[in-house]
Amino acid sequence: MDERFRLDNQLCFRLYTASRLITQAYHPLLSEYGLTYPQYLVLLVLWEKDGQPVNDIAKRLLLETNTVTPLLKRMEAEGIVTRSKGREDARQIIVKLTRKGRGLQEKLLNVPETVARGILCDRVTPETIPGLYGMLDDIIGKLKGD
Amino acid sequence: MDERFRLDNQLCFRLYTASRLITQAYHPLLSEYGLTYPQYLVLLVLWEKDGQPVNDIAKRLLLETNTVTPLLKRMEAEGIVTRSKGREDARQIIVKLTRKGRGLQEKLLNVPETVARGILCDRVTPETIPGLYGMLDDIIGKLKGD
DNA sequence: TGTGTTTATATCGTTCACGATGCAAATTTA
DNA sequence: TAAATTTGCATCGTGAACGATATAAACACA
Repeated sequence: MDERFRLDNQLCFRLYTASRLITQAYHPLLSEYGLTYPQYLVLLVLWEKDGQPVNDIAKRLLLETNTVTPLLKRMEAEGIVTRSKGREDARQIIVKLTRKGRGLQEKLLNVPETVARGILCDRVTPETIPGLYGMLDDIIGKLKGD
Repeated sequence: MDERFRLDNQLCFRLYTASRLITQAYHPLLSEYGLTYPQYLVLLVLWEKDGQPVNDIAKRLLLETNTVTPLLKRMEAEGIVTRSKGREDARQIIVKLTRKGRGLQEKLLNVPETVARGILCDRVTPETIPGLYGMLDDIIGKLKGD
């Protein structure tokens, strides 16, 4: 068996698995309010700055518009956001939070901490997390390539 | 703006993004042989040990059988694996590599290194990667909870 | 002004993920 | 051994991801 093909040597498999498992950890907390994890990410973006065009949201999340557009339509159908043509640029669709979308923020106040608590362990502590962030940011920066 | 909701403070978002970007880095290398990234993971598992039941493959990848079953069927349709009823336990489906499936290994020999090279940077080096592995393994171990 | 190009978003098709559920073989237990 | 339970795999439905492509508005420039 070639050592380089060992599953346990693959950084990618660890990232892929950790990402999936953390998303699963969010699931019960979010589904209570009819949200998925990517929809929660959109909310994070809009809570930071309301009324953004689709493209800005997609860029912030490093996703393509063909992923974000259907996602936003589902959120519109749920009454969480509105989508309206841009005033100065008619190509843009401006996404705004509804009252319901803004209101979700206080209902989800405990979510970040709850998930964070579920992750902390021997080698992942408030002291080591910045280092982990740094490495992941390096990888992301290298791969997004722009 | 509540600090705990800042996108940049979310570990999950970094893992999710890093995972997606690395998968994208694999894409051109794998699609040349008609493979997807999850299918490549299945190959890694079978190259380590051929002739495993669906359940063992799913457990190794921490996926559910309802994800792995259709994936294996597509790989069977591509002539990469065979699926046959288990001898001693008729509920099991034993997955075996075909000659083509085994042959893919030498064609993909350079893949792990190519992807690894694309990731190495300031804070991600042969010296720091073991620490990164350890933290991710801790997170995975904590979340898979068994 | 007209024509070509870029930009913003959307549509389509395929492949994951995964919760919920179904089914048949194996196992346990009464 | 019959009945209940567990196990292994599959089906179904929904929601991402994303490559390829389409469409219309904005822009550049001849």
